[in-house]
Amino acid sequence: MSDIPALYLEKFREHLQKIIAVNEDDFRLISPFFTLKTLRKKEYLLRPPQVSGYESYIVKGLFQSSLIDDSGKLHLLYFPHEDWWVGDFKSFRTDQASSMEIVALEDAVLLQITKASLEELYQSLPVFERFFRILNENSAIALQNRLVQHFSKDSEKKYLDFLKKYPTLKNRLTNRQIAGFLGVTPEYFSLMRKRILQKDRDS
Amino acid sequence: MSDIPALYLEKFREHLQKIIAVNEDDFRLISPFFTLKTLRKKEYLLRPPQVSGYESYIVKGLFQSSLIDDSGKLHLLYFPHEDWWVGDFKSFRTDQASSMEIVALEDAVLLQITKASLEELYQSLPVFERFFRILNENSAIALQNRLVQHFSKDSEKKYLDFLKKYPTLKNRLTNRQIAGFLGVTPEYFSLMRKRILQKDRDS
DNA sequence: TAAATGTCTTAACATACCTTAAGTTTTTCC
DNA sequence: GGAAAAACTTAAGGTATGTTAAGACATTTA
Repeated sequence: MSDIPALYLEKFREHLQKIIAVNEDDFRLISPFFTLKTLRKKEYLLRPPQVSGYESYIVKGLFQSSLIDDSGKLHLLYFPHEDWWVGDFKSFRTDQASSMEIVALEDAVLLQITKASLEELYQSLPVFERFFRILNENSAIALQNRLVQHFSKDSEKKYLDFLKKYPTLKNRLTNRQIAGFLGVTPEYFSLMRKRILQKDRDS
Repeated sequence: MSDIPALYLEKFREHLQKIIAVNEDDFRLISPFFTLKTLRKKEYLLRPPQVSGYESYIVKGLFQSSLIDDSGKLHLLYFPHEDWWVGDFKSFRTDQASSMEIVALEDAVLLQITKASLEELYQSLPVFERFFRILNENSAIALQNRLVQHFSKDSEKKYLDFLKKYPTLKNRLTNRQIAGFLGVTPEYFSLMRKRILQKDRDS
C-alpha cells in the first residue's frame, strides 16, 4: 500500500539494520507507518512557532537547523543530511511551539512518521524503543562533543576540525553557512581563511 | 536480598514513576539489578582513561563532570545532583576509555547498574528501554539548550540564567566552579559579579 | 592553632572576535 | 543575457574576555 519507491525503502532498511535487527516481516510491518515527503531547495521543513509533527529520515538532501534564542537571534546547530534524522525532538515530544528553523539547502526526500504512528509502532514493535534510545544517545554524544569543541575556543582549529569531520560538506555549503556553524561572523571567517592560506603557503 | 535502604529505594521508585509506569511486582524485579555506592567529597567516580562501567542514579550528593579536549584542557559540563543520572554514556556504551572526569563535590550516595545488568533488565522489562529513551531525549534537549545559551554570548546573562535555573546550587559551589560552568576565567567572573552588584545598587 | 593550600579580588595589558561600511565578485531569477 | 540579490573581501575602530601577577582572605590539614 506504500507509495514509497523500493530504492528508498531499501536504504531505510539498511539504516535501521545498522542499529537493530529487522527481518523482512518486521520491515513489512514498519514501512506503512512512514510517508514520503519531498522538499525543494529553500523550502522550510519547520519554522517557529510551528509544532514539529514528524520525525524525518533523510533519504536525500541537505538541511540547516537553527535554534532561535530569547532575543530572537538564530544559531546554526547542524547540517543534517543523508542517513540522518532531522526534526525538533523537544517540540515533537512536548507538542509545544518549536523554536527551531529547519530549511532545505538542496532538494530533499524524507521518510516521515507522526507522533501517533510512532507510539503505535512502539507498541507493535518494542525494539523500536531501542532504536530511538540509541539514536538519542548518539545525539547526546554528538552534542556533548560539539559543546566541548565550542568551549575550546579557537575558531581556526574548529574550522580545520570541521573540514576533517565533514569533508564532503564543504562543497555543498557557502562560506557564510560554515561561518554560522562555527559561530563567527562571515567577515571574520573570511579573514581567518586568508590567514590559513598564508600559513599554508609559508610552510 | 538487596542491601539498599528502603528510603533510597522508595526515592528511586518515585523517580522511575515520573517517566514510566512501574507497579510493585516490576519494582521488586528491578531493584536487585542495582547496587549501592557511597563516595566521599573529592573522590572520583570516573577518571580518564577509565572505562565507565556503570550508569548511576544520584540519591544524594553533588558532582562535577568535565570533559577533556584533545589538548588536555578540562571543560566543565554540568553539576549532576539529586535525582539525576551521572556517567559517561559514550564510554559506557562503547567500552572505550572515557575522557570524562567526574568528581564528588559533596559526600554522595548512588544506585548503580552495570552494562550487563542493564542489558538483562532491558530483556526482562522492555519498558526500561523506553525509560532510557526518554532520559536520553532529555539529555539531548538539555545539551541543545546549553549549546545555544553558549552561542548567545554574554556571560553576564548566562550567569543570571544559571542563578534562575539552579537557585539552590549557588550555595553549594565556589565561584571558581560557577565560572568554569559559564566558560569564563575566575578573574573575569569576579569582575562580572562586581559589575552586576554595581548595577543592582544603581537601580 | 599554625602552616599550607586554595580561593577571591584588583589591575595592567594582550587578543580574539565583532561592527560597520564600502567595494567586488558570484549566483539567482525573470 | 541582464538586472537584482546574495555572497565575499578588506579595513578601521570597538568590546568582551583572557593572561599574568600580586596581595588579601578562607579553608583544610598537620
